Amino acid sequence: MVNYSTSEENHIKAIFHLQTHSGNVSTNELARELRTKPASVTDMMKKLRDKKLLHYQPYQGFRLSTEGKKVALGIVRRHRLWEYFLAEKLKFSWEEVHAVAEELEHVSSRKLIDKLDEYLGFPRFDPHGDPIPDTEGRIRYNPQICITALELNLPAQICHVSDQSKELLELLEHKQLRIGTKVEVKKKFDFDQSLELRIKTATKQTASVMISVQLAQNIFVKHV
Amino acid sequence: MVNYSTSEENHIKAIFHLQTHSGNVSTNELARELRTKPASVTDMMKKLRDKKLLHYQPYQGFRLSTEGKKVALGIVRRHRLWEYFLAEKLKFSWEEVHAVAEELEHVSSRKLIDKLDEYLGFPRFDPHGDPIPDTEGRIRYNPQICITALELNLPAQICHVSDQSKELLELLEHKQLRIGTKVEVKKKFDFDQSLELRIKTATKQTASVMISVQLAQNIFVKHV
DNA sequence: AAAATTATTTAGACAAATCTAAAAAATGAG
DNA sequence: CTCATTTTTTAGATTTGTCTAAATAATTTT
Repeated sequence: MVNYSTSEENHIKAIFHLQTHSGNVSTNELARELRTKPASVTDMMKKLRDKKLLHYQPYQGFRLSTEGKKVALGIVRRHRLWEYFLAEKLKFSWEEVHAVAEELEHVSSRKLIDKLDEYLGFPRFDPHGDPIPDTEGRIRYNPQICITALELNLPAQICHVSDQSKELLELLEHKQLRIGTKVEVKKKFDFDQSLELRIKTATKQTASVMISVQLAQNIFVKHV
Repeated sequence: MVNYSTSEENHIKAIFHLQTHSGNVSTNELARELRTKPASVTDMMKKLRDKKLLHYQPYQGFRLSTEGKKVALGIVRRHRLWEYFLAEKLKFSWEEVHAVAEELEHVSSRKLIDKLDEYLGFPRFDPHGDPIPDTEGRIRYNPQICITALELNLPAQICHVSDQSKELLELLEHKQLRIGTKVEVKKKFDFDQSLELRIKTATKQTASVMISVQLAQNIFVKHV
């Protein structure tokens, strides 16, 4: 197992994130993401290409190799486990977590991370709802679950409604619940199994919403 | 609050540790400690002198300034808190703890360390028994305590016996308990308040020793 | 399709941290 | 006290990661 410098790791991680959206990643795109200059990116790309971490032909953009992806997943795993630790154990707020994890993720002891994982109880999602890769770099993707089965306070996103009738959609619309809406269950009322949700609207405002069990049974979410 | 590079921090820390023993620290001494070359040390000393972290006249060795000591204590605090975390929470063994803490100590977020400190319950000693400086860099030195009051499994060292009679010394000698002997209390028996100790002899072997409450009340220790 | 614009790469420079080899200063042995 | 030895510093080179400015390639506009 080879070790990479902080700068190399940051480049690999950035390509990993950008490449999920578009296909190949361009020089300018990467330079913008890393707040560096295109010339510096080209230099680094040559080095990472020589180390067989990515595919790169001049003027063609970059794409991680299989090995490069493996390295990237290791970095992502470290980052997200630290985020979980910071939020869950040290009581950092969601916003603060990222910057500190950026530093901690470069500490390279494999044993440290595996023991941290164990200590945290093998969490599957970080505080932002992003999945945490396992020891082998596998991401255990979120299965769709009914919102009635969603754990309290776990960030999720509406991804499916099973009934597409006019009546249901009218109700959803009224409550500002749409595919893609970010949602957490804040409370479950045993009396009528209604749910209190906290949603984040497209305009980034949060709001409280009550939904009946009849509605809830038709809403499916996945962890964000 | 300024940030220092990993290399600068390692130099400051090494001087801090060496200077407690001898007075001024010499170039060769420091180079040996850091597994680097004397020429490299000289270069770094000039830089740290310019940053007012230490006093350095060519050929005269180095000594940390007040500011330098403050920085060193910050690094030591981080190192020892991480050691405590690794041993206590992640169940690393004593030997493994140091190397990983060497990496973690350079993560610079002040808030991270203070929250970690709080999470750990403001421990005063790391797993090796070394004191952990507080937020202000103060080291709270070990008061002498009677071995009957020593927490289980906390490494300590015999520093005083209150009764100096021939009878007591004979017994201590027989049990290989001397001033300076490293000792931990492994078990306290409620029935007769006798203690089971684990001691490390001068020849670095460990042994189990049982002592009565009468004897224990005369043995004073401090955290190592 | 040529010109203009944009993106990318190359060339050369720089700072940080290290090294080797050589010079200079301090120390210590006779 | 002088000469040999040891310690420390200086001088100059190297590596890594970055930059600016200029050159080149690709893309878009007219």
